[in-house]
Amino acid sequence: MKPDKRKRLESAGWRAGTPQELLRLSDEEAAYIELRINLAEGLRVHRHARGLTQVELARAIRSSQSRVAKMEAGDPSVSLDLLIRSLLALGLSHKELGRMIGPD
Amino acid sequence: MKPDKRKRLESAGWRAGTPQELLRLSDEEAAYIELRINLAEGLRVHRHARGLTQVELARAIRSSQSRVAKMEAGDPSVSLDLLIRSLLALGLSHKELGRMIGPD
DNA sequence: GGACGATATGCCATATCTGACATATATGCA
DNA sequence: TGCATATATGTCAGATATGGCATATCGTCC
Repeated sequence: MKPDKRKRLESAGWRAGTPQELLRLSDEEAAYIELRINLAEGLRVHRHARGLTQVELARAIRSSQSRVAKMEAGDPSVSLDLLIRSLLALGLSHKELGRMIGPD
Repeated sequence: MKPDKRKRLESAGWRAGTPQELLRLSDEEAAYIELRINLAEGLRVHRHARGLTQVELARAIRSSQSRVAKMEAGDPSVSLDLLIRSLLALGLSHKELGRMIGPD
């Protein structure tokens, strides 16, 4: 894992065990969290590309601005479902989604 | 949408509105459901490829056989989170996951 | 036929996610 | 500086997903 990515993991409140065993994640957990972060960042990028505010996107997906903010922050309280629904609402195709998850 | 895929949508209990306006889904809804079905089928394929039973996979992800069955059936009650966690538990890489979602 | 392993289906108490709201912190502009 | 607009953060009651369990159905042996 690249150092900058690790930092983003830490700052987002993703902590596996006790403070002692700081950030000792299984490969699987790490992959899951990285995936979420990729989608979260992708959401922000594509929202901006469409010139939408968080409030506008929230309306489009019948959610709230705070939820959108949490999505983009990679907050653990938001589900992949909501994240992916939002990306689809932005008009992303399966292909684009796929590339966002597993870049070539 | 291909006819066989539509059939799978119907049979899985995915119905948008009233029985009258049978299966009139928005593009976005359809994309979301197709995505789930792709993952559901992928889960079954990869579980079989590893020679695991539903019970064994359930243990690996600390879930239950019934949940695994529902996942593979594309049951609306299971989240993308669980689906994707399961695929990662089977050892799929981001790249493979990406390809599974948006095939080239 | 029966017996077995694998999978499907239905239910439910509880855990987790949800939108909504309040409020705080930016960032830019007059 | 004050005043917009955008985004971040915290909380909470209600909605949805969860594992676990019982039970049904399927295949495939004997």
